[in-house]
Amino acid sequence: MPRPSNRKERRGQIIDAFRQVLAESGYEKATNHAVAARAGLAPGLIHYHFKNKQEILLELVKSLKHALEERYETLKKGSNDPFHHLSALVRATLMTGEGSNSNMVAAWVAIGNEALKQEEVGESYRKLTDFIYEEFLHHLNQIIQSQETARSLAAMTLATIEGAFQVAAANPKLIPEGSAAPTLLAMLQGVLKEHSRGERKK
Amino acid sequence: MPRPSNRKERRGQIIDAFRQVLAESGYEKATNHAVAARAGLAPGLIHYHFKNKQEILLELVKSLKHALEERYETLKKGSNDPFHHLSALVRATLMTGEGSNSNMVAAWVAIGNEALKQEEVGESYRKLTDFIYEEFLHHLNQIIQSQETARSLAAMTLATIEGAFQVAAANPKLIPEGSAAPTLLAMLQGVLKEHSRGERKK
Amino acid sequence: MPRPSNRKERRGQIIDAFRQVLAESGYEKATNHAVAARAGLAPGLIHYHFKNKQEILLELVKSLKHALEERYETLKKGSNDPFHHLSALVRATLMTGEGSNSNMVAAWVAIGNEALKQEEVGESYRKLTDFIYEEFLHHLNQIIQSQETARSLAAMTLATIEGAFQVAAANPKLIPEGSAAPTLLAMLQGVLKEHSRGERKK
Amino acid sequence: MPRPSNRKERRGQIIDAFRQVLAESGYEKATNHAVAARAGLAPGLIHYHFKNKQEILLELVKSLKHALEERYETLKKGSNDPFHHLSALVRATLMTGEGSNSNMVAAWVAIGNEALKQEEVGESYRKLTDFIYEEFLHHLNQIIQSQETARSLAAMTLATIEGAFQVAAANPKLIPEGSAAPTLLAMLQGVLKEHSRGERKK
DNA sequence: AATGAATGAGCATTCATTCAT
DNA sequence: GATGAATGAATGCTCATTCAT
Repeated sequence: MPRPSNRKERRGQIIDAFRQVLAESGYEKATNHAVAARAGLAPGLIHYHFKNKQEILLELVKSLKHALEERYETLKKGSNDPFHHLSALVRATLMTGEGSNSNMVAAWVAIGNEALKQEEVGESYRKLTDFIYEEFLHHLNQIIQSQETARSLAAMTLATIEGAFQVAAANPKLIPEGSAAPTLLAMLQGVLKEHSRGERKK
Repeated sequence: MPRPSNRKERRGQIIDAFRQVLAESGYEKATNHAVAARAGLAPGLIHYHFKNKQEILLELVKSLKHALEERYETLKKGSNDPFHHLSALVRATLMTGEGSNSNMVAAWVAIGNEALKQEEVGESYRKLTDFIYEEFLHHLNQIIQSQETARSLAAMTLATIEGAFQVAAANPKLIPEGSAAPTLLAMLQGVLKEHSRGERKK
Repeated sequence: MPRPSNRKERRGQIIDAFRQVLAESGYEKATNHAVAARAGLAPGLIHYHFKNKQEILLELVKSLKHALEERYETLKKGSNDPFHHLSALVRATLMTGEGSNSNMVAAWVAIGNEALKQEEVGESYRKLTDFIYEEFLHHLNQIIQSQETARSLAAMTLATIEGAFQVAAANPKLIPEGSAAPTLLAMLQGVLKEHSRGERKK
Repeated sequence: MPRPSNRKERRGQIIDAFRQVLAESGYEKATNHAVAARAGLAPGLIHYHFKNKQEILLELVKSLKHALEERYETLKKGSNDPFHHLSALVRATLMTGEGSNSNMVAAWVAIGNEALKQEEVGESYRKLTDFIYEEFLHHLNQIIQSQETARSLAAMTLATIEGAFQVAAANPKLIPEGSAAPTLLAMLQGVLKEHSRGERKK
């Protein structure tokens, strides 16, 4: 009569508590103690289910990536227009609309920090940002001809999203609720029109 | 005859060393010991000149703000065109060109992180980002009519700059050297042309 | 019909796994988890069969003692010469020849260490070393007259064996394979001849 | 007016306290807390003066080696006879006579343990035992011809010393005070005589 | 003004042992 | 018998800060 395993639920519980504390207080203050308290668990239990703090963080990144991809797929549906897809990804990352979770923004900023300090977190972070960048690049290459321009635009679109998180977390009054995605898309539309005009001229 | 005070030089020395260590290793690893060693000073001396670690960080933000304003003033000169001024600020913040200091980018990202964790750093950070935002807003209001659009654009311009720092630090391969400022300016120019077109139509 | 008890096999399995892990990693790293994993059992099962870690160690000492006595009995057979018996014990302890198990050497050294730290292990250890000592003493008393000399020699013979284990484990290049027993026996033979010569002279 | 450095004294104090606790309770129980308490210092101070626990242990080995060499040099004086030198080293290691410190025996056994677990301690341990072995070998080679025999004897002499420490620490009643060195020397003398007799016969 | 020793709270992590199933 | 989750005390180590000189 073995005790039924509850590993998955517990791990989920811990990741959840970790995300909350991380969003509220940053990585350094997301101590075992604090995370365990938030999850209502004994401190020792955290290391029973995770080999170390970093593993929790990496799992959190995975879950954020998964959530992003799901939202992206949902928003992409129903059109084959490259700009629609691009817009879907912008909205999926900026998490406008119903599925959003303010918690995740702050958590994401904290993860961006840790990416600079812990090599493995950096890898995980780059995997995710590479994914977003490549998607943007793919859609942009279908709209404009210059590959160099497409690359620059893809990178700056990603940068704007990252920066929007940072500003939203650190100086929120500057970004009115829901304005980020439309503004970024307007900026992209403007520069894309310029380019198509330029190309037509040739 | 009291020995002449060297408080200012010492403080400058310490802030400088702090910026270097902060850029290389992040806030948590910028320990008093490490900073003192970098500055070639005794650890005890740091608390003789600064009441705590946070005070050094706040002074660093001040000095970065001062450096930014100087670059901005220099780049603004010789034209009264609003877009030229806007461009000056973009280039001043992204530090393209001669005055740049890669050190400052990493330090700036680290400061952005701490702004989320330490209330007083947050205030300092907001003062600086408010300044940039207000300047952008001022110039944009001279170019387009919709104040709401101007506000959104100012915020996203700021966000793009912040995000460019973050991406450059955490996934540098995505941002080719020197591409950030021109791309951002192209995006702005695009959306501004759209708006002036739209306004003309009315 | 209660299920037939498998207590003995399980205990044997656990002691075996414990010996392996002990030999490879030392007592501190022979955690319940590691031992259970080695035995292919669940961690909780260990405390079901043993009241604590020490009990496993004590059982291991017993089993080593038992194995030693068996080898000793086997090697003793076929002669009544005191030196042959002495030699049999030397070879039985140093485990030269077929019955040897390099695993046991490392385990034995680890046990010797724990004997210094845990009183009950010390008792167990002393029981075993007392046995070896008494056997040596018995044989030596049949060869030489001075009881004091016999005691000293018995003690140093035991010491040499213990030390040979230690050196073989910590600085193995110094002890060529198979050289320990013959050398120790040569040393004993030398001193015994001296004594019989001295006694004859009287 | 800088505070005068007391690093050396403090390090000495800590090494001393460490040796005591190590001898009494073994490496694992020689916790920072315990060592600091023994030395009458604050726990944090230990890591101010040593980068980690291992460094303390390595320093202790160094100091034991130094003490051994000093005793050896003293005892060697006044004769060029190889056996006298050999005897000097045996007595220096077994620390018979005035200079002895029962504390050191137990500490040495504990070090022998750790040599099996921590690679760097193993190196340090091998350096010391290599030194003793080489000295024995050198002296033995001057007495007997067979180099192989000399090597075996040197190794077993070292083993006997190590084992005498172990037995003295774990089962002290077996080794009467002051009997170890003479007995070991008698054993050596016996086998050496045999060999010189054997060689003469040829 | 300067030095570097000293403090002690806090951290991630490990682990023997207990316990509910 | 057996399982694996749960507990909590303990450890080595780090560090901002204080303090005696």
